[in-house]
Amino acid sequence: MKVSTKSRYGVAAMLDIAQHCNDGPVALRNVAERQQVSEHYLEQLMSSLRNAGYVRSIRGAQGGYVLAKDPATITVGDIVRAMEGPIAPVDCLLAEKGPANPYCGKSEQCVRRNIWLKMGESIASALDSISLASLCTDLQPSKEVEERGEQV
Amino acid sequence: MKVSTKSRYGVAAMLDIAQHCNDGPVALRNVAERQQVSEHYLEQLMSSLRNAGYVRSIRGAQGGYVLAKDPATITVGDIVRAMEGPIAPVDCLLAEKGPANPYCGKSEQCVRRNIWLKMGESIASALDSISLASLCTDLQPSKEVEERGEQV
DNA sequence: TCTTATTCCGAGTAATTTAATCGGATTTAC
DNA sequence: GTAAATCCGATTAAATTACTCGGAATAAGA
Repeated sequence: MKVSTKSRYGVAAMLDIAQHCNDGPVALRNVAERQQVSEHYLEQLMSSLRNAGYVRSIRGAQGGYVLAKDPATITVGDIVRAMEGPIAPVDCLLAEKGPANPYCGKSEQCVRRNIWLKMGESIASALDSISLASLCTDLQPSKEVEERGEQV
Repeated sequence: MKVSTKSRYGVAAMLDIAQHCNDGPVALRNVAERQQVSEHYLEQLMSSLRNAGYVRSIRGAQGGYVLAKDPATITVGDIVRAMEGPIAPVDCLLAEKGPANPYCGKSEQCVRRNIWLKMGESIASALDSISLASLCTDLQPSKEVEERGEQV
């Protein structure tokens, strides 16, 4: 029940890019340095985020990544789904309901299925309620402190 | 972000025991058969549940497991925690807050930590809201149908 | 007392998933 | 032309999960 590094690094990278978007495209090398993660590994993650339409990449020298959407419209849930696929604590939630379901076939009557359904919904609702934009404003105060040269 | 088989089987076993508690101690052999899981594997899970105080075991022939508490006071969250430890999507939530935290040291000021904190809290709240007793009553209607000989 | 049914326990292993790593191709600013 | 980037696919290493196995201890019932 841990969140994978994909999701954690993905969120960290998106937040990093959002924070530095005023200085032009953000190169992965810098993200990797600031967030202390492997640049090569980040590459993989970014390709998922790009395919999902959350960032746009600019190749070549001075290139990098920029947000492809308003940060207010990108949620942590979106990022997690881009990194890991649908939020579903058990596989039977993904199969279509009814007799075709290869798992138990009982679909929504299954009380155990409903446990994990509820769990998944509450995770999604929590993560979807957090936008990149809100994370950036939460980060703002400490950034000001930092600019004054104080220790964080 | 999948739930482990430990948690799934653990919940299934507890529910099975709760349902069959009127017929005396419930042997794992029967649970394993009904739930279609390895008896040996279940053994391991039951020892966690016993140590956590949710079931009591009776050894020897005609032995088995019985609930150690009122099913209304046992939640799915309790079972999951017994199987997997604290519900914490990231490890830094487990470390004590403040400078001693070996992860980022920033404790509650860390915006990313707060994401996963919120996620963990919403999982816990969802799972803690479901008691074994409520699952049993949800299961009741289909049981009646079953007893009338209808197909479930 | 013997047999059988059961829990208990710890060690070992197989399978899967996660988390990277690596090498090189492609693109573009300067 | 060169350096700084992204892009892409393959491979590998590490960790976790999901079991399996063998046998000891316990207790009921004949």
